[in-house]
Amino acid sequence: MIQRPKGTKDILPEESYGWQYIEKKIEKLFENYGFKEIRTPVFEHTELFQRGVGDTTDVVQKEMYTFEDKGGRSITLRPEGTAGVVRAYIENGMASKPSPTKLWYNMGMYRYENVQKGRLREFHQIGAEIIGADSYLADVEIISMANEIFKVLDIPNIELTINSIGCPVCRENYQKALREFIKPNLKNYCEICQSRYEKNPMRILDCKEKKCKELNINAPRIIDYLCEECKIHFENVKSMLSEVGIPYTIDTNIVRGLDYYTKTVFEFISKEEGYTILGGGRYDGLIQELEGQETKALGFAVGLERLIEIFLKHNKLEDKTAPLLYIANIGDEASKVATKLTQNLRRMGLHVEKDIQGRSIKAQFKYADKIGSKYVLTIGETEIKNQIAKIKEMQTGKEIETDLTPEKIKEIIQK
RNA sequence: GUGGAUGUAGCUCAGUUGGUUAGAGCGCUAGUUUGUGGCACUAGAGGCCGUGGGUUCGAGUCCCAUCUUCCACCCCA
Repeated sequence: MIQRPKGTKDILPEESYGWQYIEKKIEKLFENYGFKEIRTPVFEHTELFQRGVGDTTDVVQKEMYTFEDKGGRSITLRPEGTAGVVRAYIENGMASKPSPTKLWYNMGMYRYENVQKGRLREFHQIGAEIIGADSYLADVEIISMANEIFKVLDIPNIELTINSIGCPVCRENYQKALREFIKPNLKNYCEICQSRYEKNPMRILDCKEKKCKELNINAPRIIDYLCEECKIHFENVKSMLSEVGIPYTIDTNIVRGLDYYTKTVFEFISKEEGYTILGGGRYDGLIQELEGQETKALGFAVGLERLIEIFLKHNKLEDKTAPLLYIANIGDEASKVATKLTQNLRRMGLHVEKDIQGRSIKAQFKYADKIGSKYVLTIGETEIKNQIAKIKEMQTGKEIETDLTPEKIKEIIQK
């Protein structure tokens, strides 16, 4: 048997309704906040992620699905959404649109990771980006919208944590302090960390190696090195969040795995599941890094598989796929009548089923029961001769007489 | 990348100290004198016992490898 590749999942009919429900709710929410949908390619030039996400990050260094296509180009399946959206923004001259530009997406992402609870190789994210906004008010708006997702879906026990990781100005001072801290022990760090020392010492802080983690215990924290502007920005975000009644905690350990983040970063964490369900932040330097004009921006992404897992623990969805009417028939003549009648009722916008296997009347009833049909109409020779048939309400067993016109049948079953 | 568990019908699982044609429940299909579902009864279909090696007269059962799934570390959504 050929199985699906590791870390992928089939979304079966039983679950797809839940997906649709959640997606519609979130999309409606986003539209209310003035966001418009964008769809970008599943694959991009590898360089986009190397430069956008950062070639010292775990995502780029070891988790990308990268391959050479037949034209010799290095191609990568997108591991996240922001780089592609920003690329599209620049490439399509969206800077000429009213600023800020608010975009949302719902796309599959691909990362070669070890599979476990809430972590897949193909997963889906719904994300939102505000491009062209530098005020702290934009930070508050995007965090508010993220917060509303859990409100409209009735998902409890989600905690918001925020942090500020500064801008290039504060980073220069901070990285200097960090390098000074690391330097005496540099040769004791792992190879990867040593290679990160010059280029991006902050990455050394989230190395997985035990020895590196131990060496990092007393490392300086970015929050203590924020420049005046970043400090004020962060203070404003915090006080405005309190003002609009969104509770948060500050976690100075939030670094975020992607290099493009600046200033405000945040995560919504599920206490029950023990993982981050939504993450985001500001990325003031990304558009320039990708050769656009200096444009400040921010956004977030929510993991759909994780969101749905938690959602289903707190909410039950009823099966809306059951038909309203099943038309059972006996004999060739009745089969013709039933087929035409089914077609007419479907054209009238109703969910109607009929036998397509030539099964016995008993088997037809069994099937109608199994698929949860609310009514069953039986057609045989007598019914055709008299032009009168009975509609049975399955739950009560009650029978109602009707003629064989679709209008009359529709009237009865729609009550 | 490291560590732990797992893998027998569509699903949930039995399978005794290695011993004939591998079982159950649920589900599926059909029937119980042929025009009515849910209950009951009967029958049927459906398994290279994850895959590949090895030990043995003989392996679902023991050994090795590999893959899958699940979980933890870490990181993330």
